[in-house]
Amino acid sequence: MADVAERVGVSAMTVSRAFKTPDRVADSLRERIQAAARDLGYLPNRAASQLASARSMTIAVLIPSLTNTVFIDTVAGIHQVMHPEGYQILIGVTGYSGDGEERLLETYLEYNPDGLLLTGLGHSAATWTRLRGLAIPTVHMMELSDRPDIYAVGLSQIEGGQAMTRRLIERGYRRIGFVAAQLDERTIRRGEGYRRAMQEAGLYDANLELLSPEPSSIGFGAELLDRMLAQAPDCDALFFCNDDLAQGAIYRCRRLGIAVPDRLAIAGFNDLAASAWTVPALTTVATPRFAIGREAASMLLSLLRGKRPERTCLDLGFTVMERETTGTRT
Amino acid sequence: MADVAERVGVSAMTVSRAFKTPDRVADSLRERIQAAARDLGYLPNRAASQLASARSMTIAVLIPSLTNTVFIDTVAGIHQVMHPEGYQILIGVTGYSGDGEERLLETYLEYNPDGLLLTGLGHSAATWTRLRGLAIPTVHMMELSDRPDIYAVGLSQIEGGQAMTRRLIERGYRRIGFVAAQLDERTIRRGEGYRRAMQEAGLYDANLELLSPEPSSIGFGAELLDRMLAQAPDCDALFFCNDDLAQGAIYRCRRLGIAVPDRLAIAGFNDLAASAWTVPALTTVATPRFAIGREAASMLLSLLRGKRPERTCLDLGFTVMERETTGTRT
DNA sequence: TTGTAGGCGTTATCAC
DNA sequence: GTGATAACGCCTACAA
Repeated sequence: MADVAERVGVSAMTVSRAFKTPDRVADSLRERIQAAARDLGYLPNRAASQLASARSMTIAVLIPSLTNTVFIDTVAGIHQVMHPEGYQILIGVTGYSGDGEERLLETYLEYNPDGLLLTGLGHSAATWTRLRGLAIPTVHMMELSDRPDIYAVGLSQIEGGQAMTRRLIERGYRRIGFVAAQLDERTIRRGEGYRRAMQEAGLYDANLELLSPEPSSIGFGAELLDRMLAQAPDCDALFFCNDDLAQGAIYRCRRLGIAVPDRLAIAGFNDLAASAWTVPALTTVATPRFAIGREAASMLLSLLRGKRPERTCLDLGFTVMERETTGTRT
Repeated sequence: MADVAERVGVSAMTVSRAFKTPDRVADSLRERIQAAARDLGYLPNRAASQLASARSMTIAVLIPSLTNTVFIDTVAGIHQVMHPEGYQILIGVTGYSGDGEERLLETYLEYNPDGLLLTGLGHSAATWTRLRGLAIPTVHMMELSDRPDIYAVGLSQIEGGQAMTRRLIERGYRRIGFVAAQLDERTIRRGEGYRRAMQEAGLYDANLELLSPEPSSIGFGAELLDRMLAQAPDCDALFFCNDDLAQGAIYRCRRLGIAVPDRLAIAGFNDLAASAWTVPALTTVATPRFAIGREAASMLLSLLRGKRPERTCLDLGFTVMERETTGTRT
């Protein structure tokens, strides 16, 4: 910067202004400064800028996993909003662990992020305490909160699970199983929704639930299908906690010659890209992941600008997509 | 930091050392410093550290797309290696555009990354020039280079395309089509490999190629299948430039009642997670994306430590996975 | 093993 | 509209 200043014959301060607040510098001067900067290949130094201004133009995003499309879609939404505003995204991967999140948060705070975007509401006590003490604008993604001091953008995972289960019941299914892996916060809530729906219909049976802590994958969905059929051979529908598992189950059914949906209906959660294309096409709950990222970023942007967003919690809802893996039980 | 120093009764420098070079501080003192830091909730300031040390402990990773699993897998590999070493990853999304990459590179240089990880070798002239002038350790991912001044980790996309095509020819297919979308660098090379294999067998026919610049997706694969069948109704096998397209084609064939592989064989590229699970399972070229990320990161790490890696270019190869969407043509 | 001095590149603040 | 000065929080280099 000093070089540019010298070349143009002005002070460094003026060069700084020419970039950050162009309207506070005379037009002709500004142009000469920009020309000189280009000539010299000058690029501002963010670290110095941050140190001097106490703004990092950076936001930290903590997600459970990099390889789960759901979170990547959310990040893509965040990116779409934040990038044009000049904010840089720091992605932290918690590995679905509260401790991991706690440590990561600490690491990322060293970067003095201007804002925080966290996944879910199930943070560790230490994390919550830290967040309270921090006074860094924070938005929680994927879930809903009724606390007025917490900003959240997402959907009701419980209602999502409940809605799908009710729909299956309406369609005449009675022995509906719930199959879950990973068992993170959202999965647990979807299961809670399932349970509520089954109980209100008087159909609940603990034997129809199969919960495994292992990571979700298509292959594991196939395996869980086998296990579930062994555990409850009389089930007529299976609600998987996500589409990866459900897709694996579809494929496995074809191998086993199990007719879907006639012998067994299958439902998933999230509506991944492939789910509309499987044969038969997967019935699932579509979640607005991309929009969640966008809206969470927008809300954070408001907070960064010192505005109070009109809403503290934004419910983006979900849509039950009935496709071909479910039908009507007569 | 000053607070911690005062609390313990030492200089700030000693506190700094207690964190960065713990072995250069007396044990008892170090413990007192760490205790005080914990008490006060002290977290080091990266920006200040970077400014003073001229090391950012940050590496910039430029990828074409966030939503393409291929690149995310690579990033996951990078992350796995870099995170434990204390390096932060800055992800830039070029949108498959050379200009985009050029601009992004400029943006990310403002963060003074210690290293650069770029996708492919098809950078714009301006980017190459900048890289040469920069003297920041850089590793190129996904492709191979024979230039001794360029570090690369990847595989030969041409040979990948050629190997799959040859295999199809060996299996007795003669009217093998090549279907591609997005048309990025890697796609083009796979097509080049296809062409070579077809030409060496005397089977090449320009009418068997279908290239579209639109983004790849499962849905688009279905559409391209329709187009290809219209364009070359006599084709007996289709080699898609990636698995997304190929999966879409499989699904479309089932809808249309086209027997795969008996009437039409289908092959893809990349071996995505779902490809082993489709029915029929997809024949494809498995690429070691995760390993590419890991190895590129390791190579960069060597460079960051001032070591010359033994190899300037690391070929991680590929594997032709013959599954059920191809068979033998008699 | 610990401390001192100086500066990294930028910006806030207050003059002019 | 522009400039001078003093931080920002840490680390390199050197000294004790």
